[in-house]
Amino acid sequence: MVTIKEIAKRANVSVGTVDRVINERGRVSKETEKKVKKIIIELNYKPNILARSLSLLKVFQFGVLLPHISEENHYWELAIKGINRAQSELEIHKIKVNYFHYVGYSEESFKETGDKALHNNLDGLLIVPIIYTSIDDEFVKNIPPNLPYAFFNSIIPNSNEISYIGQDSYQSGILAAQLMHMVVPKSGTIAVITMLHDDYHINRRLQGFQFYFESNNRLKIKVYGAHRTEDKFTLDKVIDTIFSENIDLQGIFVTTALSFRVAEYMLKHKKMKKIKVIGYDLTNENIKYLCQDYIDFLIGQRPEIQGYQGIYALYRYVVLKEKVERKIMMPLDIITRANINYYQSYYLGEQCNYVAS
Amino acid sequence: MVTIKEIAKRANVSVGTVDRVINERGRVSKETEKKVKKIIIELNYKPNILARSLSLLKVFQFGVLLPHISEENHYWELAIKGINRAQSELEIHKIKVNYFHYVGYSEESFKETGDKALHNNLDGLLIVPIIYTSIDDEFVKNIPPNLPYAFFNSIIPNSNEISYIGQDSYQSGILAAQLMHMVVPKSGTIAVITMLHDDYHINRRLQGFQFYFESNNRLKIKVYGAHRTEDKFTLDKVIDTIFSENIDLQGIFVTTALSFRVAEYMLKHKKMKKIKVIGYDLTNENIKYLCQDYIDFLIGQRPEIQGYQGIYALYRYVVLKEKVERKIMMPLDIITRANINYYQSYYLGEQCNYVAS
DNA sequence: ATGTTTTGCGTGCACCATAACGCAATAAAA
DNA sequence: TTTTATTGCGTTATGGTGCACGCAAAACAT
Repeated sequence: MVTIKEIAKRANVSVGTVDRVINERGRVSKETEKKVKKIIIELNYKPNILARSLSLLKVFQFGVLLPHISEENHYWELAIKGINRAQSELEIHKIKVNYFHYVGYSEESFKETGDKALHNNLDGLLIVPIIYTSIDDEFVKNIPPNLPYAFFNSIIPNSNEISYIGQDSYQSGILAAQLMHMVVPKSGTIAVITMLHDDYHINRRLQGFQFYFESNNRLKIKVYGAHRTEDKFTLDKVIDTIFSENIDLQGIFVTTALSFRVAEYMLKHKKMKKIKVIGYDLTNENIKYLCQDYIDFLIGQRPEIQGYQGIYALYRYVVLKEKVERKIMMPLDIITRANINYYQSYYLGEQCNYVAS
Repeated sequence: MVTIKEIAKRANVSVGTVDRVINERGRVSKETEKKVKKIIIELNYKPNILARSLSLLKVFQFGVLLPHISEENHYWELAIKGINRAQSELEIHKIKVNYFHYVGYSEESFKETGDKALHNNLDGLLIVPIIYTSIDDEFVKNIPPNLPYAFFNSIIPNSNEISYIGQDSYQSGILAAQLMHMVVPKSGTIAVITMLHDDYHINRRLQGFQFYFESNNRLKIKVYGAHRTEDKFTLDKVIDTIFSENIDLQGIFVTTALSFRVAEYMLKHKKMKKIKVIGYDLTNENIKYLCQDYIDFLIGQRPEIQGYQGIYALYRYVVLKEKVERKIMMPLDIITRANINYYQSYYLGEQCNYVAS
């Protein structure tokens, strides 16, 4: 293994000088610097990360800006689980993680909490921008240029993030469409429930889904929108409309984590199970109905891995000074009641006792 | 952070004594040992892994016993990719990996290569037992009791491995059946191609598949066996038989990585694409036909992750002296042509330019 | 002429666990 | 009783990096 000592010996300087060259602390003559750098490249020197972390006195403070954990949506808990796993692994490398929770889809809360994070003297920031796209720009502009940040789960377009960790939402819409196409009859109606005025990713899912069926004129795609603010009763009415309006209904695609609401409706109104339901996210409610066969497919986003990788991206960039991939794409996991159990370590949630056909 | 020095101070002994207690090197009086151990528990001392690796002079030698990489089967390359990734991550912790390749399904080669591995003074062994179950026992008995070993991909029943990393094959058969059930019409014939006299896992896949359809009397399941030794032409004849014998053929399930052979046949004989094909493993050939829609679903096993986790299991057990989960189950990845691209980082293989319906 | 800042370079120590070495005290064998 | 072996414990070097510190010479300002 090439050490700093070895380099010093070969360059005929002291280790202190080599250290100054490596860490760009200045106070080294141009000639000496050139000579040392040449040897470093020649020997392919890589600092020993163990020794570095051991001797490093600085503690790196990372911030995570993400929505509150709500009672009804355990999705962010999964992300936090991954973040905590990364934190405990990186504790030895002097990484500390600080959480900043804001109210999802609240412009005010996002900006306020975000500002709080920016004034916390952080060395890196991991952001989940669950927010309507219109207000994003302002916040990003306020991030000081020396504070590296990464997005996960969602993205603010045209930002200068070091990395984005998440799914290709458009392709996930295509995937949902392909699965739907495979399991429904050749003709009939497919309803899509989406959230109006919602964020970039949810819209992209819808677009991907619609693109797939563009040239198919035997299956009719009907999009139904609902507002985030609407209460449970109102969303039920939308589902009600779908069932009454479409006698030839074959499937329902829900672009958000709310597919369990369709399942609840079907169970309550004793609708036959033959309507195919495809949705997103392995939340407890969704898993419950997946196991009961009221939901056919869930597309998983690996929130746990996303959080884990997000912290690691910051670590690699800030501490190791490595280059980080601009995009770290998560697989589009297809989950049915036959394979849900073996995704449990990556997601929280209920076990599924599989019953055959 | 609690250090060995802190413990020594509190116990009023030297660091050497604390070290002897921790590493059970003996030569410590019962009283002192008790006192030190008490303080260790009180302070919840965890050794600093950085300092340990830095000071440890010993190099840990791990062996990997796995089949040769053949031209036609790139599956093991994927596993090796993961093993190499683990190795380069753990290089700093003084882990070296040595490969021992044997000829798959050759009893003689397995035993010979295995013996070679056993006489290499290894600190840990990772085994892929691709072998007919009958001959396994003998080899396992020859493993010295002080050599920890783990299995991945396959398992030898009734062994004393520290961990098994792989899939639940039975459940993967159920999953294949569920997918098949979803995409084929209500009645007709489904053919299964399996390898005769093959290993435990392949048989379990078949059993899971059959179990699912046990109570279904509208779909007829017909199992066709082939031998490993058979040449390409002979397997083609089996496929030929399937197509000619079953006019109402709806789907074909291949219990191995050879589903591309069915696709090749269909392409060659211009069979309609409407026969549904489900197989295993994301090899280049399989991916090629998945993208061309001759294969509908592939079930992925994450060989890259399996290899990676296998080495890590040994590392955790041997070096960190941690307890390791006896079973590390891999998710049953469902791959279609719409999500294959985002599994590419976990598997090798061709890109898939998705074309809509 | 004198004072201040900048540049250049080397040494020593901290970080923490490990292992070799050494020394004393005791136990066992001759 | 003497010799040898064992036990118990402390000391110290090792590993690679980063930083504080010390010092000298040059550059610049007053």
